[in-house]
Amino acid sequence: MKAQSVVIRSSLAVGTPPLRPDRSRNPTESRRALTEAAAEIFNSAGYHATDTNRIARAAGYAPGTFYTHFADKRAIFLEVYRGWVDAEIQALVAALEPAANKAGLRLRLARIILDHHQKWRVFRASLRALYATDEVVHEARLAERQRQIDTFIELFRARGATPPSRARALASLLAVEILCDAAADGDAKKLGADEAELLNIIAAHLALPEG
Amino acid sequence: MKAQSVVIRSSLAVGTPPLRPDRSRNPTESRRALTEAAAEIFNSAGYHATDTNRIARAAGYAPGTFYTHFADKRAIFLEVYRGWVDAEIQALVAALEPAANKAGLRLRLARIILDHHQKWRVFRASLRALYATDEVVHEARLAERQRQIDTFIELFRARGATPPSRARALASLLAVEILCDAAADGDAKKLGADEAELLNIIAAHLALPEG
Amino acid sequence: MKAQSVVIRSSLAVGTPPLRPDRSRNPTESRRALTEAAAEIFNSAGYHATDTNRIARAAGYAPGTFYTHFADKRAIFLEVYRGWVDAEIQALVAALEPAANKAGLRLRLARIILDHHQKWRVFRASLRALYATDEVVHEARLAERQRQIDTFIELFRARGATPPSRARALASLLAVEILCDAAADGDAKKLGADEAELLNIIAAHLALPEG
Amino acid sequence: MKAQSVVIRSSLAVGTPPLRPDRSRNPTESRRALTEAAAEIFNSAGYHATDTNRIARAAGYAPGTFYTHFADKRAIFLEVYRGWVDAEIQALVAALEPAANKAGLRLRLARIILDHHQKWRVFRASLRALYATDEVVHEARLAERQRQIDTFIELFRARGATPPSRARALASLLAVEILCDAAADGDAKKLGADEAELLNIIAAHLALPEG
DNA sequence: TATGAATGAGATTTCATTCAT
DNA sequence: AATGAATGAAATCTCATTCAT
Repeated sequence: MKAQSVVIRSSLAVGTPPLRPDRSRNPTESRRALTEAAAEIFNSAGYHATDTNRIARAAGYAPGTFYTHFADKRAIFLEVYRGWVDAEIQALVAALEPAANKAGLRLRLARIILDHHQKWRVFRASLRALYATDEVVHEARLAERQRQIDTFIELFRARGATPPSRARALASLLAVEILCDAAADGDAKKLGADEAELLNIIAAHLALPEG
Repeated sequence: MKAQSVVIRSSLAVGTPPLRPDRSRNPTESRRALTEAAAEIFNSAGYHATDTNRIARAAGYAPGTFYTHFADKRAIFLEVYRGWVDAEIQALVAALEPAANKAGLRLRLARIILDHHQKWRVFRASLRALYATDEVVHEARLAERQRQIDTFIELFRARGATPPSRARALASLLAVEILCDAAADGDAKKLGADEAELLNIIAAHLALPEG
Repeated sequence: MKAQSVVIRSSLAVGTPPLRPDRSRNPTESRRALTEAAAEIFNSAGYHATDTNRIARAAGYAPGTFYTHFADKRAIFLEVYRGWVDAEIQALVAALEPAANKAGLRLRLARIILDHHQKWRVFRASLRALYATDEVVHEARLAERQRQIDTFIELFRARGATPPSRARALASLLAVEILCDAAADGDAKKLGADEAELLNIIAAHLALPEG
Repeated sequence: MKAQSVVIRSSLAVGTPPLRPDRSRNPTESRRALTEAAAEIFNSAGYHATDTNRIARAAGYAPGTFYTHFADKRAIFLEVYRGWVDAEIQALVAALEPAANKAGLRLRLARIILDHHQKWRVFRASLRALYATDEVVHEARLAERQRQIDTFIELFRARGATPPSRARALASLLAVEILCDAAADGDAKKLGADEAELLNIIAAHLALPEG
């Protein structure tokens, strides 16, 4: 009774053709492709609205493949997070290298961080949500923050300047973070805050000793 | 038909006995009870791990009752949010009344905000997550922030002092927020930040003109 | 924490103000109002998409009132059905009275039936669906059909003409019904059938003996 | 985690033993099995009383499996409908092949259609109900009817006979349909209509030109 | 390693109906 | 007779995850 129509439907079956690239059998590349796809989707839909099947499909794989590379959804989220931190650090380090004049440097750093937050604002919101509900994510983020504070203080020490206390370093980092997020969302503007002034406030938190 | 199932349920009733309080038939009270239960659950499990059936049961109602009082889960979340803001404002206003010495005042305000964040840290994380993914929540929070900035600036104006720019007011509010969240999580401590010092930094952001 | 906001919401509560007419305490009128509202809603949304609360509200009553007048949803559906049949019969009888010329009469009858079906097409579809799944509705409709066949045959007998067999009478009634439904839906047109011709075919089934 | 629950389920399995057939991992076969199960259930309980979980279970699958093969309940209903039309057409075509004498042919066709309606009467009632409330079903059925009319007219043309107008073709098809439905329900009998006579009336509508 | 069909627990939401007032 | 808050069973659909191939 239905055989015929099934055949018809099968032959018509179109929908979204999977991107099937030729990177099969290359685990490193597969993992990278999955992470990249996950980053995009986490950042557009948020963690909870993202499903692993979709991540796999977006990377050109079948759902099951996801689980040959990651233990679960949280694992790939943490991978994306690590990549996010690395990308920010690299961008900042690159900006530090050519020891430019300090005032300009601060603004440039502020701008880099702001842009990075802007691009990844939805992903960052998911991070903050998981940070509060998921213990593993909480620990992972704490570890990254520990590293950030250490690096911040080290920058002073390396220049022979008096380093800030950990409390003050943390306060600076957090203030930069939330102000960048607010500016990134476009909310600062909606709330009547002048963007240039806000960027200056952010930069002020990044005051580093003489290079 | 109903009688029977009630009997069955009663005889099976183990574990969680239905609370069935005597506030039935009072919609205002029911709504309040649901909102209160929701606040507790949102704050322990987070928005996504909270289901409306559980909210209803926790308030002593059947699942369907939830929907006679709220359109959906988001609606009750926003109700909780509004309550949260109101509670904070009331606490702060109460602290302002007895015009104490200023330094002490700042610290007291900081402590109030910090405590409030501490108590509601999981709820606040959900708020931030929804803020990024849910347009309605986004708008609601923006509106509250607008109000906060207005109030902050008004405090200066009322005292005849030069009010801060909106950018600076926003920066202060956000810095206070994130520092309170970090302290509330206990993370500041884990990151080696001295709590008393952090409280002082928070208080510095709350610098108000002479009363 | 929430008391205040509840008050605010209550005072703002607007939405759709119930039509609350002054026919309270008049059971006959209430029943009529409910039936009328039900007819409209059954005919726009269909039986399954219609809920009794909505019927009650549309008639200007609270949900519970529905059940002081009808045993259940099916009961009001059958009431609507009875009214529908009566309305059709009245319209047809009115058309029969002034003994016009026969050819014109048939067409007029066909047009009346068609209009009646057109106006109530969604209701009629629900009727047919329930007819197949609900035993009580099935029996009720059978009884009405029995009555229709009897009347049809009686029209011949009263005029001293040879009445059709019950099979033939039934065939005529059913053919008229389905053709009216098809024309009513506008589907006959979509399928390329000429409307005037279809009306003639319907009329042919209504061939009655000389008055 | 899954293993355990499977064990638990197995040890508890009483009542309805899961059919779990060996056609797993064959999507075409799964789709067919689901469609077949759906046809049976739609035809015994009607569309609205049928739930997708039950369809899946009846076909030997878990609830979720349904949604890997069909977008929603309506989709499988349309699939069943298409199969229903195909089956009828095939039966009729098979009967046309051995060019028998015409009078007998008509009766045979009438009988085939009647039997088909009889077997699927509840399903057909749901079809009619959805036809009135669901736009997609409406369009699908219109398309099938278009095809039926075309085929009917083509039968005349192929034999060099004057084909009926579309209005007349439609009238014949619809009359056959409703009379078959009435006979199928057993209602014709209950209403005192002679079955043999009714079959003749149906056959008269199927008058085809010389082969 | 990759596949993708299958899983099944569970979340949101609906709505006919009840009943205390 | 009218109210409307409350009920709770049930239905649709989702999605992280498994596993046979």
